[in-house]
Amino acid sequence: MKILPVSFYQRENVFQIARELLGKVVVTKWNKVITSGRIVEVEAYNGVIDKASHAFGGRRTARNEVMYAEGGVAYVYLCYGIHHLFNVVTNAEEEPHAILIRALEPIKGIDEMLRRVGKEKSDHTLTRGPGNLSKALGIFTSHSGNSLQSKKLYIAEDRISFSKMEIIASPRIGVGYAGKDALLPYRFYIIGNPFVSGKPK
DNA sequence: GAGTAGATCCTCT
DNA sequence: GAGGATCTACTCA
Repeated sequence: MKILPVSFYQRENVFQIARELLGKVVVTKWNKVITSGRIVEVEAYNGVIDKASHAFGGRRTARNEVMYAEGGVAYVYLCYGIHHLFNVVTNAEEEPHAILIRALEPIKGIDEMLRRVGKEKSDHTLTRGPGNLSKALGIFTSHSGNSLQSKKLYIAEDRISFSKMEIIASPRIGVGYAGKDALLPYRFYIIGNPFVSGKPK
């Protein structure tokens, strides 16, 4: 497997990147323990013009400063005081685009993930939903700003790619406060995958 | 199966 | 001082 180069992230079309991230593999390696999973669901956040984005209207705070960095770094923040949400920053410096990783299909280190989450056995809830997958992979807000080129946290290319037929675009989840922008089809997922959040089939 | 309340704390106003 | 890019468990049917 090959680590995705920064040129993958540093492109203008965040939706294109989001689609291409489906099927890629997120890998974390903390203290020599590897956990990884294949991306099956993402959401795109389209910079300053997107009401659902933390960077809407050019808002810039200590928390979202990372979004203004050049593409290829992690943006992690705490939601509802409980959940760590893992995002990937894209595009150039000063263009605060980001892609939220919403669901993974576990590949390596499932035992370790179970231990982190406190479960006995593996099921489809292990890495379903952004809060759960961050916990399973051991990603915390302290990793915000980390480069995705590091050996500890990165996204890699796998042989597998999904065809357009298998990818569904739909409105994003949990962004009702964004008004009209909440209806935009900026969420992409693999059709029929049990790890995709929301209603099972 | 569907709907809802509660957890819980950092961040911005 | 309010609220959030969520999740789980519990209720009611």
